[in-house]
Amino acid sequence: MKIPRPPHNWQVSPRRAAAIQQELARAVRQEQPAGELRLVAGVDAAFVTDPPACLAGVVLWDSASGTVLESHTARRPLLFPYVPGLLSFREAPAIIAALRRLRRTPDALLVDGQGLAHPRRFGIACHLGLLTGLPSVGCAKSRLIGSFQMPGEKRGDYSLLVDRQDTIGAVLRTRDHVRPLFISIGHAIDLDHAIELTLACGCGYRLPEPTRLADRLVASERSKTRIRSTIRRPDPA
DNA sequence: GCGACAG
DNA sequence: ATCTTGTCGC
Repeated sequence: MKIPRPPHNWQVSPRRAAAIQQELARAVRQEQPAGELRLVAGVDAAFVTDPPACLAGVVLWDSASGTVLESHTARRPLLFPYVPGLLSFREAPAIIAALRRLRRTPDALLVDGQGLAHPRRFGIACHLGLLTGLPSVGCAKSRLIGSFQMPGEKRGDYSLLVDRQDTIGAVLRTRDHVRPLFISIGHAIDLDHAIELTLACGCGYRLPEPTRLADRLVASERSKTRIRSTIRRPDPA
């Protein structure tokens, strides 16, 4: 799919990165999706050392048939440190490279991380949704900010994630008796639809299928990369 | 000043 | 995220 070049540089200081988020956050739209969100692209990233790089993976999932349409990975040098709140500057470059390899354009993006549930209301799900122009949802495995009461124990039960005066997301139980997920809108969607989409992509696991498969994809890709550097190659000397 | 802190 | 074996619970 076509993705225009970002309106900013990825290689910036943490201070500048936060300023960029504050500016871009104004463009985020919270709205009802136009049509059916059938083709869902799940994205995730893994890391390798020497040299430090980010491995990104994307799995295009057809929620109607429950099948995988495409799978792609991309590798990019790691140029930004992990700073809570600035995750996109570390992972987005590789994820966007992987998304560009898609032959078809997704109806929505499911991201491993926060969306609006962020200190500046601009988590990686918002960043990716805005850059691609696609509806996006943040599905994080743990909390970054916000307070909440633990939701019920059944799949589908949820409570609201709140920060001060705003509702920034939902704490959603995707499986009975299993730790809930932190759902928040990324871009061009509303919380109700974000929750609905997450549950619609559920296939019996805590993580929705697109994200879960993207996670497995980068994990296997990472193991391949590791073996080469672990195996003893014959010494030329 | 003391914690909290997506992946 | 990543380093790591067995183990408790649904």
